[in-house]
Amino acid sequence: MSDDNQPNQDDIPVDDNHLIAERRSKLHHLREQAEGRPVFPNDWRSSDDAQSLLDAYGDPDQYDADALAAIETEFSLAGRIMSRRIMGKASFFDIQDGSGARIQVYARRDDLPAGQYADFKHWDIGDILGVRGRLMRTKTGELSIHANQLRLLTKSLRPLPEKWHGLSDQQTRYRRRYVDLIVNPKVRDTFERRSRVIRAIRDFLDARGFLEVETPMMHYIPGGATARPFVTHHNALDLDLYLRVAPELYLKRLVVGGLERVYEINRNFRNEGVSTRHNPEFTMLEFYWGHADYRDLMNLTEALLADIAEVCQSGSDGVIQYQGHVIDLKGPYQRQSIEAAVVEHFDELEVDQTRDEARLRAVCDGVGIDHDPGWGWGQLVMALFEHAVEPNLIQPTFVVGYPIEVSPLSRRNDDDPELADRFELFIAGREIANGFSELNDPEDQEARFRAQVEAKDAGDAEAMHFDHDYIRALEYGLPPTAGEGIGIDRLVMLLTDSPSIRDVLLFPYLRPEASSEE
RNA sequence: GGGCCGUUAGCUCAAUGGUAGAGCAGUAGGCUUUUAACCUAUUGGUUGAAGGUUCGAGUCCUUCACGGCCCA
Repeated sequence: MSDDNQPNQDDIPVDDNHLIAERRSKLHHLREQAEGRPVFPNDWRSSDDAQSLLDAYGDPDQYDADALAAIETEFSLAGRIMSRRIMGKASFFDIQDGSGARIQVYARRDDLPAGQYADFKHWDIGDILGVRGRLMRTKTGELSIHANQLRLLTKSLRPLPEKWHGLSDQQTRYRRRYVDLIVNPKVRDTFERRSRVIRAIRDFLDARGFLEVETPMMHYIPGGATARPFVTHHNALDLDLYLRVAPELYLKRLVVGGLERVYEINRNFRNEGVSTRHNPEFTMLEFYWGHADYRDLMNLTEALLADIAEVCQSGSDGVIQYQGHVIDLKGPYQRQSIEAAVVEHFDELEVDQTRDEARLRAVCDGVGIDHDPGWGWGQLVMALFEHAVEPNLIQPTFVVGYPIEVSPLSRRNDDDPELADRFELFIAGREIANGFSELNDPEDQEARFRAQVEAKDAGDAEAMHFDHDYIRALEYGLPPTAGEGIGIDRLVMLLTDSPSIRDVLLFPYLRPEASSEE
């Protein structure tokens, strides 16, 4: 804790920005005038906030100018000056407070304690004030506070962006999210909605008997997804650890332990590129449901998304707008097998050719898709699917019939051993959810881990490691279980009509600024 | 990783290879119901960084940094 009345006396502000220098000199002046009172006080307590006053008294039909004048109660609030209109011995200014709303204040010299109005005229946009006064309605009908007391609570040293155009430079918006939040109301709205979405998910799952748990973020053995992990190091143990790419294997250990309905909402870390759809750390919901299968998951997912859409935008009846698309999140969603979808999109591929590797390679070549000689029909079909089908799945669509080759943790289908009991949900051309009946045959799992290790040894950096303890857990017996992951960031993008993942992360990853100064 | 585009005052943006400007914000003055308040005056720049071409570069060329869009 520092005594804010006693700054370093040698501190001569060196700032190339004359606006900051001006404000800094005002702050120094305040310190000189303080006479022992704190320059950054923390004893102002407000009776109200802007939003609640607007809600209660904003309606001009219910409270006209006379009705407001008859209310003798004094109201107090504290907020940041966002704009000012000074007219000699009286001024109007707008303050924005913690409720996110703005309310106008009318300050007249003769209605304030002596000297206060003169002080006020030297305060700046961005400063945080305490305001007390009675309510009034202006000539033009705006609810305002007629101040009889003003107090500077926090001096702001940096100018806010321009009042009309605001802050639009994307880089600055992401790097200085605090400024973005002050001046762009939409940003606050997006993150309030994000919070509501996550709460709705918790409510939905809690109501169905799921238990929220937390599993390790630092793994000895990364697993649960095919992705490159970040590596970190534990000094005392002299041990490399991996930031988790997925919590899956731990959550299933809990199902072995009898916690048959569990979920976790937390961060995963994947060491891959950064784009409008990828951030190195991102938030996933994963949940596991004993004695259920992937079909049960699809039904549950439809109910969950309809529920969330309503919470996020009440009265929308499950219909949302995303980047110009009208999307209906009410179930039931269309369900389609991968092989059927690919055949539908490629005229040169017949129904009985979807497992013909040579034919698939020819089709890939025809549309310029690179393919690896080690790929079986499963990976080839997936490549075609991702290339031609995925971007066109605008309305919610469950895609099923995934090749076992690309589903190392899924249960094998009873009727077709080359397929997994798995689905992915696509909305607006993007994968939103991935769910499957879990593989609970320990010997099959062991064989599949071996295959992954071989792939890793052959140079696949994303292939999984062999997790002996996970096999041991399965050997105790994992009940028949269904498990699903939903990417929260992508879901929130959808529900807030945000084109970039950076718009739904408060502090998205950006490369460090070139200069550490400024 | 590749292609294209961008980076000019605190913010939003101008500027044929020929004196770097405007609006807002700031400062000073005026104005006691304004609301993008208004009126008068005025401060503010290493044009992202480093090289190069040129009599002369914000503008053309090269490299780099950061970002945006598209592609892998």
